[in-house]
Amino acid sequence: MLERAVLNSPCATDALTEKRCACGNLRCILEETVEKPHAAFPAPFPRWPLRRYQPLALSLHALTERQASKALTALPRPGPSTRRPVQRFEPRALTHTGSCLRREVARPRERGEDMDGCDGEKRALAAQLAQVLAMVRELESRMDQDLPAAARELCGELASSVDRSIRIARSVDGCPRGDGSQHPGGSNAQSKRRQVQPPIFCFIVDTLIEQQNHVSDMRLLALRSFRCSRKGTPCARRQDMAPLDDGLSWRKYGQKDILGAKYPRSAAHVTAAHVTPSLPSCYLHQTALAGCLATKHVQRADGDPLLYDVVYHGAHICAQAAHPAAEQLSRQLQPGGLADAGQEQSSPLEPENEGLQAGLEPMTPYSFAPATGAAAGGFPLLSPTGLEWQLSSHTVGGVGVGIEHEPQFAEFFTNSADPFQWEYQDDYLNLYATN
DNA sequence: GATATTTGACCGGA
DNA sequence: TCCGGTCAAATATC
Repeated sequence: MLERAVLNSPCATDALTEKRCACGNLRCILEETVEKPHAAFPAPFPRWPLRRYQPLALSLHALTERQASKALTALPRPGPSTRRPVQRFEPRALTHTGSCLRREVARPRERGEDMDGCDGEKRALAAQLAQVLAMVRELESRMDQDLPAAARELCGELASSVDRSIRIARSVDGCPRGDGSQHPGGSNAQSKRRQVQPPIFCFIVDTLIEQQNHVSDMRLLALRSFRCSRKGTPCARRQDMAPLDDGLSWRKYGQKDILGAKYPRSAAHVTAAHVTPSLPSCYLHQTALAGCLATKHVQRADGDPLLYDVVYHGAHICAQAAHPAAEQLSRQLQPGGLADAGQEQSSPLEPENEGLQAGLEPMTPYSFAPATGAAAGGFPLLSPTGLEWQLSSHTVGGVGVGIEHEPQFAEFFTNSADPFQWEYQDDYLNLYATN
């Protein structure tokens, strides 16, 4: 009942924060866990948030302690300074590489996070992580008190700190330039683009995956983020440092200044490369409209120019929809199958999750891949239902994920073309199978 | 020449 | 009437 109430409440929508940090999941989970329930249901479930985020705090404690230890170990011993030239990363304009939209992003330097070479970055990383650890410990101590406001504030600080850590980790040598900016000496930004994953983010993901006992809580958190943002259109929402390539080819078809927003909002269709590749270019636009319903809106966040709000609308009806997993899911969604999951009369979920029935609506087409696609092992498999637990251990730089979805569950999956949904879908099926 | 982006106009919903 | 999404011709890039 609780989850149902949350999902059906307008507050659930409002509580889905607009800004998601580079560490993505952690921040989102914290914010939603702490703020949403209290805002929506202060009376019936006064202690619900504490019960919910305590496992998360424990998880954070473990992972930050380990990661901080790693980072501190990696610090160079005191000795002669080995200064390295500070790399300057200038913001770049929206460009297209190949057939994929790619947003170049300003690097930490412009945000005043000047790093004194790799060592300096490591030091900063260690300091940030140590701070995270301290805050998490404090959070734990507060678990015994009924101080939701204080906990909320602390969680906010924690999120910010983790966010900064992620940014720093990204800037460390060996981490990807999520913006696609090339490394010094490189002559071709695209060819030289590296796919090494941010250590801290990978670590976080790995740690979370290891802690299977928290899956249930996190799955609920993810489910709670479901909401609708556009009438009758399944959509997904993602925010991260930049709208990284999601494995599909997008063509920008419009840009619009949004009232009250600093930055314009761009819109893109899936290009014919994923629809009908043989058609002449003059039909690309029309074909994309008629063939694949998926669109993507990208807007730079007002508060943080390094953050982009990427909203996916519509289901993919591309060639990729022929993926075997889609067929499997389609079978599962036959009458009497999972397609009924959204019906009140059918309840594959256990009592605790009973309320989710009302909220389990069609999932969104979910594009999520690095420039090189899944084959490169470099993108996050973020599941709308369990955004933290179905992450692969390989991720692109910081990813925050929220989900918006609306009712055509079966239709979406049958027509879905996103190559990265399959793991999610399988897991989604397991979700029901195990409940 | 093929492909992608830009941008003013148009359209629909609130 | 306003606002945001989309269209489509013009333009830019490779």
